[in-house]
Amino acid sequence: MTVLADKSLEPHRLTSAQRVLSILGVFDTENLALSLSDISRRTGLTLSTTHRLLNELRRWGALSRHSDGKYSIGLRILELGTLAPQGGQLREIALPYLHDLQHATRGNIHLGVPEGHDVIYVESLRARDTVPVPSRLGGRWPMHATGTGLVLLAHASQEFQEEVLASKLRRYTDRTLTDPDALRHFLAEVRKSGVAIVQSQLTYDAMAVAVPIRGPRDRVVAAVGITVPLGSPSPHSLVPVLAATSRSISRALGAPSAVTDAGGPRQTAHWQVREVKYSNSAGR
Amino acid sequence: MTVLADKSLEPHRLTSAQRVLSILGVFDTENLALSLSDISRRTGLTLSTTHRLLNELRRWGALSRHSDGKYSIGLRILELGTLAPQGGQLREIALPYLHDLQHATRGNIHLGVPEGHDVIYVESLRARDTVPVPSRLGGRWPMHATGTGLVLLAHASQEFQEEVLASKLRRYTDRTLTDPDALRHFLAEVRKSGVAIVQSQLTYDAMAVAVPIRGPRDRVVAAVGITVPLGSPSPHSLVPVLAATSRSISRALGAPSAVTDAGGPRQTAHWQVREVKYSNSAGR
DNA sequence: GCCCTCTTTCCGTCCAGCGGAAGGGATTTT
DNA sequence: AAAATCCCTTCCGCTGGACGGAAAGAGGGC
Repeated sequence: MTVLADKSLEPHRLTSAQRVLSILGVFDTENLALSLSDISRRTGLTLSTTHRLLNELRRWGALSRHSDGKYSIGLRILELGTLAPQGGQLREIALPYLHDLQHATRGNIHLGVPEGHDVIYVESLRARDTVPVPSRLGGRWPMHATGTGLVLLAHASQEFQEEVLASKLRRYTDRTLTDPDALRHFLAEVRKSGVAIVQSQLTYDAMAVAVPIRGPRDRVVAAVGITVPLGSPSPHSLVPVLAATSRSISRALGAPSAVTDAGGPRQTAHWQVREVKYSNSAGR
Repeated sequence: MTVLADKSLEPHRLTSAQRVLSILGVFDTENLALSLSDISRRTGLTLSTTHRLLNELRRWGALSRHSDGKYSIGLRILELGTLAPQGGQLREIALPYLHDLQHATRGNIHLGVPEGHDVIYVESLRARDTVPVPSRLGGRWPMHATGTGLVLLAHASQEFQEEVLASKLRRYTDRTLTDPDALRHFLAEVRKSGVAIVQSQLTYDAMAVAVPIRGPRDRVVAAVGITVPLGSPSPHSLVPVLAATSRSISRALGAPSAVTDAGGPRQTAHWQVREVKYSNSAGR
């Protein structure tokens, strides 16, 4: 129960900012509400430190406290999160088009952006009467295991691709693409055809179609995807409508290639973001 | 330009946690991307401190940095925000019903929860072909100025209500309810009728209808509202469908009063939250 | 060219944050 | 009912990390 060995092995001297962040970091989909001592144990911080920081975080609104004494992420964080340019902003612009897409196809629609080696879904519209997919707004999945992720990966820098391919690629089903060579081949196909079509990458009963969305300098900034039950009528039939959606959103973001001269006075939202680099999760 | 007076007046010694939070706090809808010196100025922190903290925040993913050197809120925060029980969780459960509601009414739909003296919209579905309302996911508005806010206020504790009524109530239009007595009367009406119907509270060209959503101990935990253009056919006609939506969501949250015996094996999501207190923004 | 603003790095000082410890409350076990 | 566990909260003395000044580097505009 005591952790003498650990303490001596890891230098884990933290900066005070890191302590604060490590507290926020213990919350995840499986740990939505935690007690003081839970948090203290999971962060490795002492009780008194944790206690003090929790109070500061709560006072600010980053955490809320329930009647049973447990802490959860507070609404102030939700509010903050919508200010992320690749999140709330992009979502805001894309949402109407995504709604149209959902009406037209009745599938699960995802809007994904890259972070580290993962995709984050900044929107996830679920069809009620189809296969339940394990996706949610704010969800994070490895790029190599989702349709949208593979599209993003395909359009990332060569260097970044190799970095991802060299990392440990988790296998979710026996059809998950994990072989670097197979992936390289697949990504080349995606670049050539402009669309990624995959089956049973994450779960056995689903297949996905995804295409890139481009922003200002025609850089790929996001990807839209549809997930439908395995065995649905040809996924290829979804490509045209997906492509149209992608083009609409890209135009709204100001992508040069998507702007038609005869487009008329169609309002083009000026996207605040200049460019967000694909960054490796390692940081530093 | 210099702030000598301020510095001497306020003791503003900050804790290190507060410094971190104050950096996050400078981002808002008007300041989505800020430079190091912007942030330094707005927080009052020195350049070197700001610089160090920004790097730590960026490394963790709380902030991202653009090609022009400016910082924005990062996706990790968006991801975290969806873990807020009153946010992501509630939204997840309510979303299908809200979609139905939108189909049935073609209005702007809001799902609001209380925070401090404000409502936060944890979902905002906009109708494309109607009056543009200044609302967005994650948006924050004073309770007294929105339909959903008034519903939440009406069902808050007496003490909390008086606290809000005693505060400075901003007037957005000349029809915004700001008189404490008029508000007390209105809130009593809302409790009695179970619905709030208001006009031109926030903007002149809109009216709103809102009803409460109840959770576990039959406490009011959220409110759904529809906003339609001023002059639409009787807003009263929206009440039944809104009430039905509210009831469905309340049942899904486990509200005793919404559970019908003959309801069948309808799946009732167990809501993680026990209870979240209405808290005054002052903290401490 | 010069000037101005912004970013990055370095380093010595000092005090704020840290963690141990003790106390209080609630619940369960013997 | 006493004892044994938990968990939360508060207090306080010590120390090492955070802080801010300063200076150098990097653009950009005039």
